[in-house]
Amino acid sequence: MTAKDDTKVIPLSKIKIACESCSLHTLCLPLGLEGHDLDKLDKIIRRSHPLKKGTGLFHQGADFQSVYAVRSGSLKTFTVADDGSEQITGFYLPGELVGLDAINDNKHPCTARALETTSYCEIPFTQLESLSGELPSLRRQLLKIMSKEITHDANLLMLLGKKTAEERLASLLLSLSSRLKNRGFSETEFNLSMSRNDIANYLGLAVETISRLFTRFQDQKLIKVEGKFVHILQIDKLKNMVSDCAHSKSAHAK
Amino acid sequence: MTAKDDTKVIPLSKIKIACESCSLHTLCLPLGLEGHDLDKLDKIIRRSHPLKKGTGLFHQGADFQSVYAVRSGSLKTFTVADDGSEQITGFYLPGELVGLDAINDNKHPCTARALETTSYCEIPFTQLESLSGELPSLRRQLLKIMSKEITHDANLLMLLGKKTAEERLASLLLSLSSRLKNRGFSETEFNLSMSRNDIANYLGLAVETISRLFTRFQDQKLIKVEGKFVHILQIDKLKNMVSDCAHSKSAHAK
DNA sequence: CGACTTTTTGATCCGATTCAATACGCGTGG
DNA sequence: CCACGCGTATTGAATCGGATCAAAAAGTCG
Repeated sequence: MTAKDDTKVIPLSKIKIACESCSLHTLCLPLGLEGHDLDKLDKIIRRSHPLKKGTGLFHQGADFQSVYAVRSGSLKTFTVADDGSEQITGFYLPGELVGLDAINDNKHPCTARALETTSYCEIPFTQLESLSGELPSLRRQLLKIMSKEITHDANLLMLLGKKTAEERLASLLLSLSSRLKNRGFSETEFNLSMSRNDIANYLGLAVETISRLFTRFQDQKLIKVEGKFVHILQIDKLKNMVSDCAHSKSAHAK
Repeated sequence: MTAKDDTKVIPLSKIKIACESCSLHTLCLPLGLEGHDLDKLDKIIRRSHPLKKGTGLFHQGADFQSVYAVRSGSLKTFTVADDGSEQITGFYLPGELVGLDAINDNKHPCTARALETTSYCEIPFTQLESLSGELPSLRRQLLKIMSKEITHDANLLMLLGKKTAEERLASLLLSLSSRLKNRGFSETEFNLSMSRNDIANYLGLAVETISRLFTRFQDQKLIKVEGKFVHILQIDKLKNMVSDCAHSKSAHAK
C-alpha cells in the first residue's frame, strides 16, 4: 500500500479494495453502504499523491469540483478577509470530509492546507450527487455528515461566544482527543500538527495566551506538553473545565 | 388567506396554491422546482396554526420528525447546557429552514422558539428525503441550504472569535438587513424581534454592552433606534466597520 | 395604576491583548 | 560538526475592552 503507486487515478480493481479495506471505512462516506453500493462509490473516488506540509488542497474562490476525505495526516481550512487577515475555520483529521461548504455557491469559501504530510481521497461532487440519487443510504449519510458539521459549528459558536480562554483550549484538546480516539489513536497522547499560532487563531486568542495556558495546564498537572506533543494526564478534569462553564451570564431566554 | 382556516393539514388543492403562490417561493425549498416537481413537494408539506410569541416549535432532545420553513415572523434556536446556561445559535427569518441540524443524530440539538407570532410550514423529513431521491434539483437545493448554513456558521465563528463588540453588533445588523432585503422588506428600517438579551447572548456579549453600543451607534449617526425599531442611516459605514477588521493579529498561516 | 421585566447609564474590576524581550528549534551553509 | 539566522515559542510588564456590580429609567401587562 505504498502511496507512490498511485499515479492519478487508481485502477478499478484496486479502488474496491481501497474503500472496503480502508481503516476509515466506518468514519468516511461508505458508512452504511455495502456490497454493490460500496462498489459504486468506489468507482467515483480518486486518490492522489500525498500533500506535503504547507501545500494547498484547494483555494478560496476556486471552483468547486470535489469534496475530499482525509486518509492520513491533517488539514486546516481558513478564510482570508479583504484586509489579509486570516481565520482558521477548522482542523480536519483522518476520516473527515472537507469542502462541503462549497456546495452552496459552487466556489470554495476557504482554503485547505496540509498541516503535515497528508493523503486524501478525492470525490467528484457531481458524481457523488447523482450517485446519491440512486442510493438512499448514501444520501442519508451525506446529509448526516453535513448536519454534523452544522452541529459542530454551533458548538464552536458557543465556545467562542461565551467561554474563557481556558475553556476554549480545553475544548480543543478534548475535541482532538475524542476524534483521534474514534479513529483508533490514543485519546491521551498525540501530536498537535498545528502551530501555536494556528491554535490561537482558531480559538480567537493571542498566541501568548495559548502559550501561557499550556504552561498553566502543565503546572496544574492536567497535561504534559513537549513542543507539539501532548499527554493528557487528567482528562476528567479537563472535561469538568469545559462543562462547568458557570457563566451565569446566560440570557435566560424566558 | 386567513391562518384560522388551517386546521391541521391543508387540503391538497389548497397546498398547491400555497407553494406556487407563496412569496417565499424562491427562498424556500421549492427553488428550482417547477410544475409537477413542485406539486410533489407540495404534497408533503403541512401547514399549522401560527405560533404565538414565546411558544416552542420543537424542543432540544426531541425526536427529529420534520424540518420547518418560516413563512412569517421569526424564531430563535438555542441550546441549554447542563448547568442551565443558554446559547442562542440562530435567528430565523421568513423563507429560512430550521431543524436541519437534527439530521445527524435524529434528535434536535436545540430548541426553537417564536420571537413573535410566527407561521411556518412543516416538512416531514422522511418524505422529503425520499422525494429528494426522485428529484435531483430538490436534492441539490437541500444540500445547498445545508452548505449555506455551514458557511454562515463559519462566518459567525470568525465573528465571535476575532471581532470586537462593535463589529459583532454591526455584523448582526447587516446580516438582518440583507436577509430582510432578500425577502422584500426594507434593508434600512426594521424591527428587532429579539430582545437585547437575546442579541447579547447570541453575540457573546453582556446586555449592558449591547445597550451602550446602540447608544454609541446612534451618537455616531450610524443608526437610529427607538426600542425595537432600527433605522440604518449609513449602511456603508456599518459595512466598513465590519470589513475593516484591521486585526493584524491574523496568524499568517504558513 | 402598580408590580415586574427590560433597557439604559455609571463606576469599578479583571482577563486577555499588546508590547517587549528572551529562549528555543531547525535548516542552511561554511 | 558547529555557527549563524530566522521562525516559533515562552515569559514579563503595562494597557484596554468588556464584564460585573449597582441603580435608575422606561416599557409591559394584568
